[in-house]
Amino acid sequence: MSARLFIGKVAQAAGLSVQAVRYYERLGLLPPAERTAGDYRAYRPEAVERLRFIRQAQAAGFRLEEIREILRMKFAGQSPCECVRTMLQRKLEEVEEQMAVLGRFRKQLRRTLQRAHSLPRLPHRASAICPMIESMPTVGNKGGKKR
Amino acid sequence: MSARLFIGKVAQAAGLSVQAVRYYERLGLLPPAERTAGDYRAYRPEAVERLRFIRQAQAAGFRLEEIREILRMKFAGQSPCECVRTMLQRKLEEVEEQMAVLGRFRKQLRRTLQRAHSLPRLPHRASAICPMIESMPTVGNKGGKKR
DNA sequence: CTTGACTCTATAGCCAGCTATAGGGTTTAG
DNA sequence: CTAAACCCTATAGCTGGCTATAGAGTCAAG
Repeated sequence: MSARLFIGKVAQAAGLSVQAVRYYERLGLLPPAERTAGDYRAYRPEAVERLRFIRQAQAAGFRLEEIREILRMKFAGQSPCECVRTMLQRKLEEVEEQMAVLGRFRKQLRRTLQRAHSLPRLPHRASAICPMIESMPTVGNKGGKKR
Repeated sequence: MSARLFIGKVAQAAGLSVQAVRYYERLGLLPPAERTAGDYRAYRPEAVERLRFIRQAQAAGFRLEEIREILRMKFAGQSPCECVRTMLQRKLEEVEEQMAVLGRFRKQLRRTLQRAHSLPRLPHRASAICPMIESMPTVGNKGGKKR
């Protein structure tokens, strides 16, 4: 009779797990769903679109919190597009920074591997643990945490 | 009288926090330290070298578990160098894979931003949430988790 | 002997984005 | 009416590398 879907269906249609959908609701990415008499979540088909949007935005590199903001703006009646453009721009800069770091690291690895051939294959001195790694200069903190 | 250092000193000398040092011991990256009568850890100066090695290996992209294996091999009397070379090689491949993913993502972002100029600045249709993001094809799962 | 800096263990929490489990209740086809 | 398949909440756990806290004990200078 009704065109409502239970959570398993919407999840499957959007390519997500049931738990993920509930999780998104808890985080505020989905409005609280209507419920059946037995307390089942009952979704309109549009919910699938929204979930797909979330997936795409995730694939585009946005975090759930950012996605929530975009959606919130949309429902506050503003066009999120201007803001999304700004966010995409920022994301682009982040990606480029990350690539730069990785590039430096790769260079490092290559040089170390090349040098491996010429390293003395010494009997171990007690203090040296591994000349190969010890010969690597320290590269900027990839974890990105303060120390 | 003795040339032993307490944990605060070794941590400082190696550029780590006290908790990090204890954490490494728990994970097996450091042998259990000797103790004073009052149960303080008492380190020989060599411990600082070991901690510095751990930092360098971390900066080189190894995870603590991998570092533990390298150290374990060392203390099993084998040269870890051969194995380290293999690990570095593998790490290099991982880095290249990551860079490839990021590169695709960057291309994506650039195209989307370019297209943003030509997108219809429509009044919102109810179903469309954000044409800018909806126009992006899905890029392979960056989180790397199974779904 | 006091005092302040240091250390000890154990436990909980953080980040993100979920997954897994327990212990129940609901829906619906046959 | 039964039984399988589904759903509910709440809670705990995972990944990695720590940090933070509580409550207690120790060390060393003066």
